[in-house]
Amino acid sequence: MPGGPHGRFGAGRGMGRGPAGPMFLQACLLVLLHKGKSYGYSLAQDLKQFGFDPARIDISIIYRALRGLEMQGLVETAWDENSLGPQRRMYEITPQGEAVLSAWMQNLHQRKLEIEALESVYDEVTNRHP
Amino acid sequence: MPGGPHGRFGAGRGMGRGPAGPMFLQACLLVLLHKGKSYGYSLAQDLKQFGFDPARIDISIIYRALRGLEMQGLVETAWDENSLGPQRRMYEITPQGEAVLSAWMQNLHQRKLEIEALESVYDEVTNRHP
DNA sequence: ATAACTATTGACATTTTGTCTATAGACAAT
DNA sequence: ATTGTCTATAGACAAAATGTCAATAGTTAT
Repeated sequence: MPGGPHGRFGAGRGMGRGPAGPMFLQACLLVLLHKGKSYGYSLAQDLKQFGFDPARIDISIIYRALRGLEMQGLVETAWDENSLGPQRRMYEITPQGEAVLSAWMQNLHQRKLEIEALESVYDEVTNRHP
Repeated sequence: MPGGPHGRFGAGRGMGRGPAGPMFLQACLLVLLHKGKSYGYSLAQDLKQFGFDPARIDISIIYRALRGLEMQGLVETAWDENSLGPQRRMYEITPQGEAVLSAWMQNLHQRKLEIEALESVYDEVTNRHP
């Protein structure tokens, strides 16, 4: 990936058969909210731990992903009454979100196994002729 | 992934900045050819080890991926003079293909690490409240 | 003739991702 | 008042991996 930390998995019909395809970004956001409720710009910063570069990620795609999650009922939102500065919209995962996230984690785990299978075959051949 | 063994990673601008994006299918095919030269229908069968279901994968997308690899100079092809049955077009990885595959493997490895990071955070929160 | 095997290509469609454009408010510092 | 930081968004355009479906046609063996 010459682009670096951008672009996890991309699109395609195979990626999501239903309306709630396992977008990597949405999965990352749900995991962060699984950890605790949060708001847009904070979530964007926290994506750092999953390889995203906060300085380079476009905030509009974060909100787009959050909007998608909300429309799917996987998160619910409310205005934070306690913030001192600019208004903050808090996002919180729903029980449905938790259930879907659990399924997504399984799928991602399967993705990982498939990568490992590929690596295994590749390394096996590569190391066979040192 | 409700679709099961289909659809590895999908598309998107971030997936490939250049013309040779790291398609999972192309990577799988290159690994198989890294192992030894082969032909279309055999490759399709061999994809089984990476989670693809041979009964369900459409052969046209195999040839499309192979065509892409050939156009990128990552494989070269020649008619097999020895086959008894139908004509076979043998595909063989080029040195350039080897170099690109090596880079793709690194990228896929990075993908795996990112999934692991996600799993780590998810499990940490999940197991914290048993 | 039928089946298995083999070689292809292209059109249509879907979906995640990225870039860019645009708007606007709440506070704090100058 | 101006500027900066922080915060909330939405939408249009574009790219690209993936899947479905349709189509063609040859080589063997049964």
